[in-house]
Amino acid sequence: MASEEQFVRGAGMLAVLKVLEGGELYGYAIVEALARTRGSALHLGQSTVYPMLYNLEAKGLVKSRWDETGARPRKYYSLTKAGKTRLADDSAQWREVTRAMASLGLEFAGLRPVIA
Amino acid sequence: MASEEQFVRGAGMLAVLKVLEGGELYGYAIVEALARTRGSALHLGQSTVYPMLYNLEAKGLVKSRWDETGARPRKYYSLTKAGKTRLADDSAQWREVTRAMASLGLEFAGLRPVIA
DNA sequence: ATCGATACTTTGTGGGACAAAGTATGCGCA
DNA sequence: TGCGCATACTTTGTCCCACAAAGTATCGAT
Repeated sequence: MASEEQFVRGAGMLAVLKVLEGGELYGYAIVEALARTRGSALHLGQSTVYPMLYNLEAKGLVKSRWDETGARPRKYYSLTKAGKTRLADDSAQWREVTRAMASLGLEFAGLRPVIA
Repeated sequence: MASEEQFVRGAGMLAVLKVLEGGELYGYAIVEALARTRGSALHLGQSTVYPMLYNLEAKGLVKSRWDETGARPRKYYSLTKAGKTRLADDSAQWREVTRAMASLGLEFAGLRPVIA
């Protein structure tokens, strides 16, 4: 590992759901899309995204559809109703976390042990 | 588990480092402090915080000191030089992630499969 | 014909987050 | 006096996300 950037666990799922919010997309495209996010901060490899998609499907948050019309078969994923609900919930939760994290610097700046 | 709020993995460590940025603090106080963050979004129980502190110490990011002067022994933790560096790096990384996550909604809104 | 990009799958591993249970002490209160 | 709660730290075991690595297969370009 690159010694950092591994403290975003769980956020990956949110990112994938969020990408799918824009419409159905196939696995490889999701990987490429995330690799092109600003600073590649959300870069997730194939070995992360594919298993994640299977997991999301098993949970009923996304559904898949094979498309055989193109040059090669592609498995398109899209959000289910439950997935949209989950996306909304997790987005809200994410906002809470980022706000709380941001407030940490302020709320505890100068917080002293108050020793005894 | 409460079915949500478990996608913040890794952020816990950053939160603890950030709390310690305000000065040395003992384990129990850290737990209490995080439980009082807005919305308790960063709520981490004892069984999460204590092992995390041992881990952080093993990594050399924090150091500890026993204080026996009070009513009962307390183990105070503070950032090491490496810990401060790590905090800075992870904070920057965290900003990148939040920005990327925020941009997802915009960048991919309306992104169509572009089928074939 | 070969190489790289595309596209999906599976196996195995590491480690963060956590529940749960345990240990021990100080303090308030009836 | 002693019961119970809050304080304070430790350890064990589990779950599951994130990921490296390797494999399979097809398409297109050189």
